[in-house]
Amino acid sequence: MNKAPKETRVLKEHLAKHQLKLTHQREQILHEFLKVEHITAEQMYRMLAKKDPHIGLATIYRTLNLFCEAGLAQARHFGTQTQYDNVSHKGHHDHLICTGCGKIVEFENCDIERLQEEVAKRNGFTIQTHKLELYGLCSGCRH
Amino acid sequence: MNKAPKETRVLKEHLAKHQLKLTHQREQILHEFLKVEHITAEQMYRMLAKKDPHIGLATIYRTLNLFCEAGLAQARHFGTQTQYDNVSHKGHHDHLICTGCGKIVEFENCDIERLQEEVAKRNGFTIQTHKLELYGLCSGCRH
DNA sequence: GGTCCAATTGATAATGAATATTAAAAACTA
DNA sequence: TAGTTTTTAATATTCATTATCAATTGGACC
Repeated sequence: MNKAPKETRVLKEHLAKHQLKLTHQREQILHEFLKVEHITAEQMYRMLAKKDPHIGLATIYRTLNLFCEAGLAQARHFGTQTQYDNVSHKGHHDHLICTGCGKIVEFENCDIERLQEEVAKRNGFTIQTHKLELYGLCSGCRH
Repeated sequence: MNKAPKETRVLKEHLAKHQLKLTHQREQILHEFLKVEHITAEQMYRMLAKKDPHIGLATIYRTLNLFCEAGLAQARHFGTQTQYDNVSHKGHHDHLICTGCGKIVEFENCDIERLQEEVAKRNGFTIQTHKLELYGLCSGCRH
């Protein structure tokens, strides 16, 4: 029903504001990006590899970084790679990560976020974003 | 008064348990590591470069990763480099990071950690460790 | 202390994620 | 549609980290 979601508008505004252009590649990458919760440049590259106009890896990186600047994505260094989180999917991206099987469970907790604000205020900081990762064993791996 | 702190014992136990050896390099790196709160492999390399038995960069990396396995250190990917946090300095290593000037303030908050435990339990996880980073502007950079 | 063998080191090559470069192609603009 | 600027794709480059491997060392056992 809504072919042009909010994110498309946000991107267009950002492009206009910075004299950048709306290209097929940027549209395609955004289209795929909005489907997922988080993705690496490499994964996106493989995802788009089949498409007709081949999109180069460098373009993927540039575009995902552009999304970060536009506020649509958020980069997160995880292991050796960088995950680009889809900000629209969730208010925040906190993770429970199983050190046994690698399973990732996403969660959000208002109480924790309220406490984070408190800590920041006490130290004179204004929070822009945050990263919370809990590492442990899931029920399946605990045995 | 205590020339052999707890961390030395922990390392020796880990080495014994895995049939690994206590070398001069490992002792020296641990000695320096215990002085700091967090350090990169590169910084450690420069720190030890003056010492008589030159320690190679690869050894630094290997040893810091060993410390992580022994539970003495905790790796944290920050920007392009990896910070190795000294676990003994603090119970946990939560950070307030200024996106303006790069300043890092460390803090700990029992309430947040209690809530983390709750979230984990609710999802069937047993927490081993965690990483919490708050990004924002410090008072000096906010103007 | 000396011997033996697996673990470790150092130097360097290799890897791999991310960025820079640049000629060619595409998008806006008039 | 012509002209101007941005963007793309392919490739080279950078830089942090890891792998390789010959030479060395630690330490258990004698």
